[in-house]
Amino acid sequence: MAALELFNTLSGKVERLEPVGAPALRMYACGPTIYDYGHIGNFRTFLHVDVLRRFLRQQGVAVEHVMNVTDVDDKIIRNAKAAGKPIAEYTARFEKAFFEDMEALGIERPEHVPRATEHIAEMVTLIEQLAAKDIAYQTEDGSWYFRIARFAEYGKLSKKDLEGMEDGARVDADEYEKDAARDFALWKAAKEGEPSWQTVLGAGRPGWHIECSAMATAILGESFDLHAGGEDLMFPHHENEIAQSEAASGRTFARHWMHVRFLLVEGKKMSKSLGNFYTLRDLLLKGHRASAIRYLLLSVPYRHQMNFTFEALGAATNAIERLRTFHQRMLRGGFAAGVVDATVTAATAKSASEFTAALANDLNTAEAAAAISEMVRAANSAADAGTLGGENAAEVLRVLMLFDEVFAVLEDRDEELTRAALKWAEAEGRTKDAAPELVLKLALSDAEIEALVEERTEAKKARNFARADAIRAELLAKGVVIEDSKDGARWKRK
RNA sequence: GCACCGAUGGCGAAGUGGCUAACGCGCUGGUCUGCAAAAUCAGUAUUCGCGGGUUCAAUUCCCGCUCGGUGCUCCA
Repeated sequence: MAALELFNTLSGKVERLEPVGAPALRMYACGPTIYDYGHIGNFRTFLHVDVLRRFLRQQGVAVEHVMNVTDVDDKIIRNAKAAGKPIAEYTARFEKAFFEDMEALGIERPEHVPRATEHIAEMVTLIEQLAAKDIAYQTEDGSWYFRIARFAEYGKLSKKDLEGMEDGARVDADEYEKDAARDFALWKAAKEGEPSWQTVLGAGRPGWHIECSAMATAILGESFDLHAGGEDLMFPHHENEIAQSEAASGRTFARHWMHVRFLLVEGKKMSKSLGNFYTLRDLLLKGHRASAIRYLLLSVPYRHQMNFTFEALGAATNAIERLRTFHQRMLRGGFAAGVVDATVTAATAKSASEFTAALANDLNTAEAAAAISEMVRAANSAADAGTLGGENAAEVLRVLMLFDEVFAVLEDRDEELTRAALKWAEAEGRTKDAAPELVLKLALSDAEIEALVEERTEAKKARNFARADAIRAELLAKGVVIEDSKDGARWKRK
């Protein structure tokens, strides 16, 4: 079993990650704020956390994974108001969409997905504990703040030295008399037109950071193995989580911290004003495949900034197509029993060990994907030459499964997912956002395609190549590719 | 402004103080095919942003510069 070596933001070093004090590895990853559809930058983070949990499981480590859903915050309140919808109705819609998108991208559902609004009591208890130590204090308007001066280790995650940091002009000016500008809100006093809870702290709603501390502690305990999130959350969010949790419990909150670096699109940070902002649904409607998006977002290791381009997305689509074709070929069988190609045996073993070693080495997904290539080439070559044995194929399939347990791109659900996206667009009145060629591609049913393929086979038998080629061209125009083989014609959607 | 990260072929991208700088996609040519597709073989960076330094040896370490990105404020 390979041990996973993972970079730890807290220590600044690559360290072995393993469960401590429990059979399962306990991990917490910051989840979505459900105020809009998820964009590909969001999903890059969730995808890499998914790879982490899949790889751990492959290595025989059970995982208990918590991902919060933030269903109350400023943006939600603002957007719901703008949409003229009650908060609960507004968030329910985007929460549903979020989990649909996760599913489309093959991201496993964590063991726990707590909503913030269902854990207000735990947050209140935590704030009370801090108040009892005089670390939390209330201001005149009724809000509660965390006194940073009382937590000496503040800044240890993001390596910030507060002494050297000026209280900048950018600190929110409309906050009430906080003791220090950097003190952050634990509990926001109720305001007209905002949701609030009546508690011993007074009427109000939780600050952003407290929910993660409270829910992580409630489900995983005061001290657990790993906390993950996007790099932008390192400060202040994660720093504040540590402060709140450790000040209250006196124990180490998360031992290991993992941060996924940012995604750029066409070399620039995604932003609506640059016109390079994409949700998963935008891309599906443009005709891109969910599997290719998954594969591309995983093709650059989590610790590197990744540049998303449409050219690379096309390359990912082709790369997956090759793997799927290969997978089908191995599955189809027909290889001789008792024959063994030694080159394939060696290549398969090498690919398997390099695959695992690459992931064990700080989740190097780029190297892991590359490791499979040698095996694919060797097995295809041997199959062409007729030297591939049945045992070879079985071994190759085993390694391919090793790959797919983590990458999860071999099963073809793309057409189904694209159809679902189109249906959604229709319901939302966004059909105009769908690429016209996409609609064309999905126009033919499988039965219609098969009838045409059959007709072409007949034409070929009759040596009517003109007719056969006309059918092939017609199908190609509608996104269907034909492959002739000695066991007949096969087709697939392009 | 302060801090941090990156710069590798047509594109994406891995990597290392010294073997022919992975892998994928693309492109060119061969094999296969009625023709294609698929597959395969060969070719496709004498070179790793620029300048300097350390070293027997640097793409890999150090310094400076340029460019891109990120954090310092809501953000995956």
